[in-house]
Amino acid sequence: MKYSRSLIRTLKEEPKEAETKGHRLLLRGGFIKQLAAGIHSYLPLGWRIILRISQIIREEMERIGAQELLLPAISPRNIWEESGRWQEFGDDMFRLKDRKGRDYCLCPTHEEIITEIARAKIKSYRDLPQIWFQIQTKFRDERRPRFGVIRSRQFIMKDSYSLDIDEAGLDHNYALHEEAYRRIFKRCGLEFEVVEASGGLMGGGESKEFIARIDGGEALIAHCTRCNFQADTEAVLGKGEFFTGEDSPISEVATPQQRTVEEVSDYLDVSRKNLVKSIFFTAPDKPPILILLRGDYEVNENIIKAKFGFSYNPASPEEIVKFFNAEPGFIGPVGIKDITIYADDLLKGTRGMITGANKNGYHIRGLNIDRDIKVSEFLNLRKVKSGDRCTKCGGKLELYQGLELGQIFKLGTKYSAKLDATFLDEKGQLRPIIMGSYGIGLERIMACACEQKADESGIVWPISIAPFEVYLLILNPEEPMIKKVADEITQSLTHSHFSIIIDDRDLSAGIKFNDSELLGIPMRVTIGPRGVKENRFDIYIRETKKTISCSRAQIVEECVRIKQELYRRLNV
RNA sequence: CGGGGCGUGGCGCAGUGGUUUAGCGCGCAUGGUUCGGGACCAUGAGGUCGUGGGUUCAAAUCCCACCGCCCCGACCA
Repeated sequence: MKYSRSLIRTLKEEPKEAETKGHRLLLRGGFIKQLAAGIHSYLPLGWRIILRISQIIREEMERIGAQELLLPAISPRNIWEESGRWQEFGDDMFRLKDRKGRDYCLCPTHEEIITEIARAKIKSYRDLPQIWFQIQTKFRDERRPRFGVIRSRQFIMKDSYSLDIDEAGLDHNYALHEEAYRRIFKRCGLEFEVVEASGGLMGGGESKEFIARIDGGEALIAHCTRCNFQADTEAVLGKGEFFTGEDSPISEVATPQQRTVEEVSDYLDVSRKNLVKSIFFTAPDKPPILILLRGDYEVNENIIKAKFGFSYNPASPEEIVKFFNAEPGFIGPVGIKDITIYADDLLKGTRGMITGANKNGYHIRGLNIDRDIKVSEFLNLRKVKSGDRCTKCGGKLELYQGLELGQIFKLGTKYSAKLDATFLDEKGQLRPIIMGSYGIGLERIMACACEQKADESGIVWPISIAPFEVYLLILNPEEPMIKKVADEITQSLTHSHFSIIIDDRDLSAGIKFNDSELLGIPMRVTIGPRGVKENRFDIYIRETKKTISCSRAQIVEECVRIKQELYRRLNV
């Protein structure tokens, strides 16, 4: 590819919409272009990277026996009604109507469609197991798209689905996927961790996430410093330390304008642990519930939704006033009759606590949980925080931020049961298919490589996913002698199957050197008058910043050697 | 959805009631000099100042509404 004929347009100045390093570099290098919030075009350079990532994924999926297919991106409403997710997805789902007014969605994921195929095609235990995968665009109307391509509303995902006759089969396919995913991310040159996760809206049982450690990443991972156990804080149930106040009679205390845990604990000069905060959850189709948590913890909404239903959300201020006759910040569990109360298990048996009085400007002191209120169940409802104890070994948990590259789920029969995807077993019994679901975000691999590998001069693409392997930088490209040498070197590199971007632009040298580094092409061969005259050519390795000089005859073999070395570093 | 910020040639910005052609840097075009790390000179093209209303003799500038984008907060690839 000749640079002069290409659609590569680098930007000298930083695009103002970009916040993270990786996003800035992808925009500056002209890999992507934003069309609207969370919606991007992949320009030729960016698309080449996506294609190379796709190829690695295909190879690894085929290695575990998966078959590629392609499902529609648009789906009629009925199968989503059958699974219940037409409601569960809520505003995250893009919806549209056809000319006859029938409802459709742009698929946010494909479990329903896979299950629909399975119920038509899979009839016998002899048809199983199966693994099906696709690489396709997904649509999710995220409440807040951000970080460029990392959290977007249209994105490319490799999703695969395993179909089995029993749990043992699922365990096997789940393990195969974990292994395939490890190989994929390694081959793409990424550093990552595998952590325990929660099923979320996908549902079902066991789940793992593949997380790249990145500051500012959206996932918060708890890591045990003793036994090395790692889990997403959305899922992990760490142990907290018990705390209780002094036993005392209940009494009201004026706390004018003091609403938040911070304000009340400062105003009354007590620890945050001494407060009980009340979070009111409502759902359109279910009775409201009141959640109690100690003041120093946050509610884990994942647990609430999984336990009580996905339609539950924190109530609006209007709803709170309606049910409690007090404003947010002053509500509490004392004297509540018609609302079921669930409390975090750290509150069990606590005395002398402080909570809202259901009266504006007042709190209650001396709350004794067992004596004063009726808790229907004590559960772990809190988010883990730094310093909590590991549930496995009791070691201290530390938290770090990460980017989720992929996730694997054991679905079980969640979808097959609802959509009636069954098979006849060897005894002639009708049984639901046991399913697993597995996803990888392709753009996230690209973005993650940028975040992890870039330096002050630009991107450093791992050789395995680089848009080109060699950047042929030609100085004085109009000079006939140089042009001739460059053509010959291009030919011999092409014969050795290198992908090459030839910078034949008639620009000053600095621009070309800087662009080659910004674009992150692994190797750069410079062809200029000096080299041609002295038969000495420089090969610059982007990753190590080392330059190797060699004669013209040695260029190809040097490049081959460097390429092998770069692949070896991926350590697959 | 709540809070904060921003919309002016392709990109980054200045101009915040009144010099008839709305500026600057980069980029782009043409010619020339350069040419191993973002060169220089000359000439030139390109903008209904996000959209729609309103106020005014006069609006990029003031007011209202809407749209869009970015950032911070309850989700996921």
